[in-house]
Amino acid sequence: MRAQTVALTSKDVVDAAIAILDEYGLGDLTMRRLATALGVQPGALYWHVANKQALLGAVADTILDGLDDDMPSGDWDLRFNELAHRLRAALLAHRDGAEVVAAAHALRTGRGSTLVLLTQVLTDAGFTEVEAELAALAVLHYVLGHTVDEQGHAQSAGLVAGAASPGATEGIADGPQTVDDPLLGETARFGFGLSVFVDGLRARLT
Amino acid sequence: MRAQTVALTSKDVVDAAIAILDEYGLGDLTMRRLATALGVQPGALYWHVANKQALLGAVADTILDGLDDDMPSGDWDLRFNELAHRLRAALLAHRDGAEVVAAAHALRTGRGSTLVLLTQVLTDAGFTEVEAELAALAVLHYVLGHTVDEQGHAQSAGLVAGAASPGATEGIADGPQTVDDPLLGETARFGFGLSVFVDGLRARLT
DNA sequence: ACCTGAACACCGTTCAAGT
DNA sequence: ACCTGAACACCGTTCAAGT
Repeated sequence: MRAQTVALTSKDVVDAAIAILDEYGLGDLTMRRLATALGVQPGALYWHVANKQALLGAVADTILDGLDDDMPSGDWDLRFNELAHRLRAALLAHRDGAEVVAAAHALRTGRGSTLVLLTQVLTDAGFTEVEAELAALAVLHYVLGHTVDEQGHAQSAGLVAGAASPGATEGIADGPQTVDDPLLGETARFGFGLSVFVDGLRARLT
Repeated sequence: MRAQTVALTSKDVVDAAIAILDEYGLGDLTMRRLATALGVQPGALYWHVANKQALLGAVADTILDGLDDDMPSGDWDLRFNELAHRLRAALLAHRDGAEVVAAAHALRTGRGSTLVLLTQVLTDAGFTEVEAELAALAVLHYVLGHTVDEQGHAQSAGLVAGAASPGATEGIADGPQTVDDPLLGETARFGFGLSVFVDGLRARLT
């Protein structure tokens, strides 16, 4: 087996992991499946990654990569909102992306650069370092909590039947209103909580 | 084997599951371990619960039981704060409690009564039904996001070495400040984000 | 340096058969 | 009604040995 001439890299492993995530979900992202997809024996993966947890950390980092590209320059609240919406979009762009990133953050695997970006916007706005870090962590928690819920709910419904191609959910509009989601689209629901939080922050700025 | 004379009930299964959760954590809460703890073969559990997911839903319900006992009567923001703090405390009272409840909520297993309680406080305060539900969901997401992170972090640190007895973490003060948590105690960090959100809500009340 | 082969110690779930 | 016995189709991780 294994007609390839060149050796595997850690990047190959992470990329293949994301491909499996997109097509089959986190529950089917196993080291053995991953090895099969790469045409290699399971044990071979452990030459490239320390263990599954570290791999998922690297996957989380990749999901969050380039979150601050071409950021608009404007008022802090506009930029803060933009960042939060981008974060949610990045998580939704991969199946179970929110769960992967939430776990990686809780276990302090992954780089955790998102927190730095959010904090920077708030210190620029005039918040103290401590307030900025606390507020950044709070929205991060809100976004993760919301998106894990949103994505988990979509999964438990039957909508994911026809396995989408990688990145297919990126930038699509909210799906049709369902019976147990009779209020608004998910983006609007997300935006509501976010704007309440930003309102509270604005009130604290002298 | 199995000297017991009386049969198992679903409650017995859920209670034993929580005991394992408290002592060994979610990673060690397996159907096989649970069966061994109950002095029974693995297959026997499937007479009492449909599957592991349903069991975890029932565990989540138990964790959240009695969340609104003896609620204080006072201003809405006081009661809202109380409920959010109680929710966090209930999650922290069991090892991996936040993760279990977050998963149960995302998959719509479990009863999800917490949302009703939070919504009620806000409709009483004068919010419209839609605003109240959206805001309730938003804080729930914040609390889950925060507490999953808080609990996961504690786990990844070495603090959980001496397996605590069930409920031992209930109502304890924050642990000592560690190197990567130099700002405040966790309760204060949680309270900061919560009060920002409540400030934002108050501003919306005419 | 990179991977195979093979093992170790596990999983959740099903289901005929027993009592 | 409640449980056993036994199987099915899997897991993550380790590690000597090969090339």
